[in-house]
Amino acid sequence: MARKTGASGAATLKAIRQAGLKLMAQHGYEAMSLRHLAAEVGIQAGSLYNHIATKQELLVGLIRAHMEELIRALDAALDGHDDPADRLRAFVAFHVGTHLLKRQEVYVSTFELRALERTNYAKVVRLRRRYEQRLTRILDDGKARRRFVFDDTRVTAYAILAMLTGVCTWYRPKGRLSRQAIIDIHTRLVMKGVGVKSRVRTAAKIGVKSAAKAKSAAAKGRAKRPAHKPRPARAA
Amino acid sequence: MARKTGASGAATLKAIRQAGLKLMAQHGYEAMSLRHLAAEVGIQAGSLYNHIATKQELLVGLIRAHMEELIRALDAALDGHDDPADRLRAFVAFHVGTHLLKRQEVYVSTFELRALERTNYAKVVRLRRRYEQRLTRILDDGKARRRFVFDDTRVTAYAILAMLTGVCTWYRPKGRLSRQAIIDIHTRLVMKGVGVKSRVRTAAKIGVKSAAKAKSAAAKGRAKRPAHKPRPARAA
DNA sequence: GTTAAACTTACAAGCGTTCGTTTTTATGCA
DNA sequence: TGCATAAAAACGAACGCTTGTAAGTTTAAC
Repeated sequence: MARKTGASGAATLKAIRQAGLKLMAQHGYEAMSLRHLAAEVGIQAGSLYNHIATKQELLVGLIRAHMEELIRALDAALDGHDDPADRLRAFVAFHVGTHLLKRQEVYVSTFELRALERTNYAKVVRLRRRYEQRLTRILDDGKARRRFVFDDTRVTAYAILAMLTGVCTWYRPKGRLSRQAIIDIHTRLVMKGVGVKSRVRTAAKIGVKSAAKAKSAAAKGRAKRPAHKPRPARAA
Repeated sequence: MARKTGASGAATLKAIRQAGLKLMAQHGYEAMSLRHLAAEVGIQAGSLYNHIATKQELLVGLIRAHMEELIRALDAALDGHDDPADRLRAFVAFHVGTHLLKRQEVYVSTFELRALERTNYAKVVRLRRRYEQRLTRILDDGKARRRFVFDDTRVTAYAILAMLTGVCTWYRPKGRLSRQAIIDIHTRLVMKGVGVKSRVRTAAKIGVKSAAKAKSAAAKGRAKRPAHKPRPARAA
């Protein structure tokens, strides 16, 4: 057998990247075999090499694409805001919002860095630093303008990032809280943390789904998942 | 060749667990081969099986030991405090303090859960839940006594845990800040987050090392490390 | 002299990757 | 438009290597 009818290179590559993202987020880079990946795509292992150079290149491509898009979208989200408090609120809303939507990408991009070879690792770390700088600049600016009160920019930035990124580990789309509610809760936590009276609407008013709806949704979600290892880790 | 002079079963097992912790934290469970582990200990791969049943059992043993000790030590740290704010401060100090000291254990226990088989995974999750409950109870109690103001217990607890656990990803023992300074910064962030006026001493007064000392220490640390991949991930 | 703890050797399975082949699609020319 | 030809995209088999683990052997310790 050979080329299948209707096979398109671009479509296959897309399927490989999507399946790779899924399997890496689920099992980790090392634990995902190329035969496993190929089976998920519906081709043979060797055929992967019509679309990717190596397994490592697939990983680094996924991570870089995610992080570059992240930076681009963040800049767009921050654009137009000048007041430090506004910018921080925009940052939190953006970070939590996209991390809730792109959990697989986040998982791979944060937990599989150790699988990267030296030079690839260095490049990704540089990207991450660029992203973090957006936050540290907001914090520094807010402090300089006497809008924020906090101790140490770097530690505070890391603390905020870790807190916000944590949502990926427990969020379920059909869970009790809406995305907006989760964003609001975190926004308020962060703003209070840097000493700004938050003016975010309360989650109770806008975001929380009705109890009955949430319960049935949660039950459905539970039943659907394959019982074991739906998720890797949660910070404990 | 065979048994070496001075070889003791207990000592070898300890060395295996320590090396396993180190290698798993560095490269991940899947990426750590038993031959690699054996070499680190100074024995042959087959000899490992005089001390451990399987690779998986080594992992689950390390994780369970860490988490059980964590719960035990937390209960000891909380003992004697009644006021919710005091208890929360004690929690933060304990969590950050031990996580700074036991970074390898934390890494393995939080990032290698996906490598656990079904039943082992379930047991560890149960332990983690017990630990988290200590925090949610403090939060609920503080809210009931009108000492705390926050939105949602579960989300707030997860947010706090993620934030505090994040220190493992960037802390270096010879870095700019002392352990106590880091604890203080996080304590203040958390207490502000739940609406309590913190009375923690400022980091500037007590914890920050002198600039000269920190710089030379940091340089030494950098030179010592093998340049590449000293650390796996940081939440971005 | 029994047991514990190391050794060496080997297995079967799985790994990422390469290669030659086959079939479909796209392209250039009549 | 029709046809030869090149390129694309799949296949299956195989490569050399590593993996976790088992088994039998050898030597030190109790």
